[in-house]
Formats: sequence, C-alpha cells, structure tokens
Amino acid sequence: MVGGAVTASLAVSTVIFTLLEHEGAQRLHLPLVRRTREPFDGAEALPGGWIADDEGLEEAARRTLVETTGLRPSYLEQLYTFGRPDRSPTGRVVSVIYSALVRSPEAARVAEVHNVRWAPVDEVRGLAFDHDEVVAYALWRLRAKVGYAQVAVHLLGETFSLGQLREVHEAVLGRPLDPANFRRRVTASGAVEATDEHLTGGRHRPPRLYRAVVPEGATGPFQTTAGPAA
Amino acid sequence: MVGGAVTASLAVSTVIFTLLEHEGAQRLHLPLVRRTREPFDGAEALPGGWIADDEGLEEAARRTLVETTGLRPSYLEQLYTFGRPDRSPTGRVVSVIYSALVRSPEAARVAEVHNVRWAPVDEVRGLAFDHDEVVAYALWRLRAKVGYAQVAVHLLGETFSLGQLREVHEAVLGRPLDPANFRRRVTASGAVEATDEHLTGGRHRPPRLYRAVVPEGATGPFQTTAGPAA
DNA sequence: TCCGGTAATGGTCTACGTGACCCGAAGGAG
DNA sequence: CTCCTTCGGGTCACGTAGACCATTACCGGA
Repeated sequence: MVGGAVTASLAVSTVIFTLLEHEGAQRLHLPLVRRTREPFDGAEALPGGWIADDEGLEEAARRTLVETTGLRPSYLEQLYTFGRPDRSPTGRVVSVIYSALVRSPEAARVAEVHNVRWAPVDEVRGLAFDHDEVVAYALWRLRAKVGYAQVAVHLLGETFSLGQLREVHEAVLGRPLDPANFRRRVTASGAVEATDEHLTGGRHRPPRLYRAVVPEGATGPFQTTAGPAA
Repeated sequence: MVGGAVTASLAVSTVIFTLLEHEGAQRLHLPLVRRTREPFDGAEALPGGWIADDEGLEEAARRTLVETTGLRPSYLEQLYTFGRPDRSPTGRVVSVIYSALVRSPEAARVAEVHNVRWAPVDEVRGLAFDHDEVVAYALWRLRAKVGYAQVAVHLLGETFSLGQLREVHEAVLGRPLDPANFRRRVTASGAVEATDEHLTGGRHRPPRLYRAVVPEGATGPFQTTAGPAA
C-alpha cells in the first residue's frame, strides 16, 4: 500500500442483460441475487463481490459473475464507478460497475441453478444500495449504444437471421422496427456478413443466416467503442 | 470497513482540457505536473491525489485539482477506472479518472503558478503510470462527444461569437469546419441563443454574441449525456 | 475618401441516410 | 392448390449536412 489511501472496500457489480421469452415476445431480462446478510438483508441486488488482491477489475467482474450466477458473458464493458461516502450503511464501499451481455442459451442453461431470479428490465425496482439507479443508467447506455455499435450480436449465437437480430433490437429499444428498413441499415453498415446457409424448419420462407463481422482495429490498447482495455 | 476488501489505494486523476494559443492558432492543451517522489520520480503525470475518507469521487477530483493546479473546471465528468494490479510498481492503486474542461481565462490565470506545464495534446508522451493511454482515451471521448453534445461551450466564457465556438470545435477535432454550415447546424440545434450584443474591436464585421442554452432535464438523478450523478 | 481584404451571415444545390410503404418470392399448413 | 406469413428487394418523400456562392460590415491603407 502506497499510503494516504481512503479506508474503503472495493467491489464490482455487473448489470447483465439477456433475452428471454416473456408474454409471447423476446424481452430483455437481467439476473438478480437475493442478499443473505446485512446491509439490505433479504433484498435483491446486482451480482457482484469484492475485488481480490491480485486481479484486475474486469477479471474480478468475470469471477464474481461465475461465482454468483454461473454466467459467462459474451460482452463485458466497464460502466461507471459509484463512490458516494454514504452508499452503504455499514461502511464505505466503492463499486466499479460493469455491463454485460449474455447469449440466450447460456442464460437458459443457468436459469434454474443458483440463487438467481431473472427479472424483466422494466419491472426492476427496490434493489439494494443504489442499484435501481445503476440499472437505469446501464439500460440507457445499452439503448444508446445499440444505435451506433453492433453490440446486439452478443445476445445471439454464432449465426443468426436478420429477423432474429431485428427482434433483439426491438427488445432492447422497446419498440417495433420496420423489417425492410432494418435490413437495409444493417447490411449497409457492414456489421454483418451473409453466409451461404439458411435457417430451415420455420413455418415460412427460410431466412439467410448472417455472421457478425469483427471490426477492424478492435484489438490493441483500447476498443474505441467500449473504453480502454486496462 | 465491511470486510473482504482488496488492499488497494484509491486515487483520482483528471485529464483537463483547455484552449491556449500555440503557433498562431487556438489549440487544445492539458496541464501536467512533475512528480517529486517514487514511483516515476521526475516524470510528468496527470494531476490527482488520494481520495479522502468522507468525500465522494467527484468531490475528490475537484479538491485535488485545486490543490495541485489551482484550477476550477467548468465541466467535469467521470471517464474510466483503471485497476490493473501492476499499474504502479510500489503497490496496488486503483485510479478513478475524470475528464474536465476549463475556460481559457481560468487556465491563463493559473498558468504561471504551481508546478504545472501546459502541453499541447498531440505532444503528450512519456507520462507516468498508464497516463499516456488515459489521455488518448479522454481525447477520443471528447472528440466523439463534441459531435452530439454541446460541451464545447465550457471552454469559452459566458458569451461568445459563433466564430469563436467554431474555433473551439476546430481545435478539438483538429480539422477546419465550414463557417456557414457550422452556423446553420449550431443555431438549428437550439444549443445556443442569440444576444443583442456584438463583439466590437475586431478588424472585420462585428459578430453577434451568443449564450449557451442550459438543456431541459439536465438536472435530476443523472444527466443522460454524462452519467449518473452519484 | 475610397478601396481592398477578410470575417460574418444568409442562401442554394446536391448527396445521402432513413422512415413509410409496396410487392413479388418462398416455404409450410390446411 | 390455396392461403398465410415472413423474407427480401424496391420506390418515394423528407430532413440533414457538405460544398459552394453572394452579400454585408468593418478595418486599414492608399
């Protein structure tokens, strides 16, 4: 320890988004864990935990995610750091918040185990600490980001139809999109590339399958859409 | 302390941007302080310091800014939190980075005092810790933000001509902008409102002075362009 | 006093992205 | 074979932004 530091506990929490069937449509959900100790014993909270001595911040986010929910996200980015002195009634806690996307099959795989409830995003209320505010901000960021970055593909599998991708955008934005215009925008953006395969077994015309294009220069010191890698 | 926390020191650092005359044009500068102790003794670094027990993160950023440079920013937002375990050779340090804008007169006021050097942004290299990377990311964010939010006004005074505002955008983006198109875009956005005054004393046609419009709904739990208020 | 230079300001023309809307194509279900 | 629905290609209208032109207003020098 260098000296002069504040006496605070350092934690990570993660807002995890995934798509689950709800009332006949794909809707955005996130996992909540029920607290079993003070403060806020019995209340629901975002998954998270303490940062270990020898691990980085993102590393800590991934580890606590596996420990508390069993989930391995396909996308993870730092969101914001909360550090009001009075955030926690039992002592000072500074929380680095991450935002994550999880593919639906992965979410379904762990839906039954762990002490986890999947809540539709617009029904999330009454969380411990300031987590209500955190969720609202994460949702706002995701909605903004889906407009200019191809983050939505991380909620789907390796290949997908443009109809599926459109459903993801509709679930995130909470409003219907015109299929033809959506197709035009996405294909023109170069964010996806067509494969030779089609999705068969549906009841109607089989859609062509597409694959996400990994953007150039996404490696290196930092991705220009998410933040530094450090 | 709640328990389980990592043994890390919590620091804030701030990337401060301002406009200064350099080689005949307004160019973006930032203040650097020279370190007087290990690690990186003698190297330049971003202004910052330790977070105190009873202060919030943004509060700590403002305090350390005044202590190390005397500057009071007109705009301040949280940027990113760095926490790689090996960032500092002398022990673990987690740094919450803030990004700030300072009006030119304020910058000139403190340019002579303090242990501060004003460096043009594109000549910043060889900083202590991972601060080179931090500056690059802050600059990328500022350039992106100037395109969709009216942050540039925070680099100018109470009133300004559209030519001055255009110079700010040119300095931030590093490329010339068409004066007529810039005027049309800015006035149509409603981000500024005209005053009845004109800037006299120039060599040419006296430009009308404008004032920044405070956006509706910028108060409340969080500003949708900067992040949560907590 | 007049004139040239330059910035301020207003306007036009065009390219482009996007939403609204249309229609044929392709497959399953009855 | 017919109907229903989605896929996927197209048109049209409109709003925004860049390129570019014209006029205005001031200073400083001839």
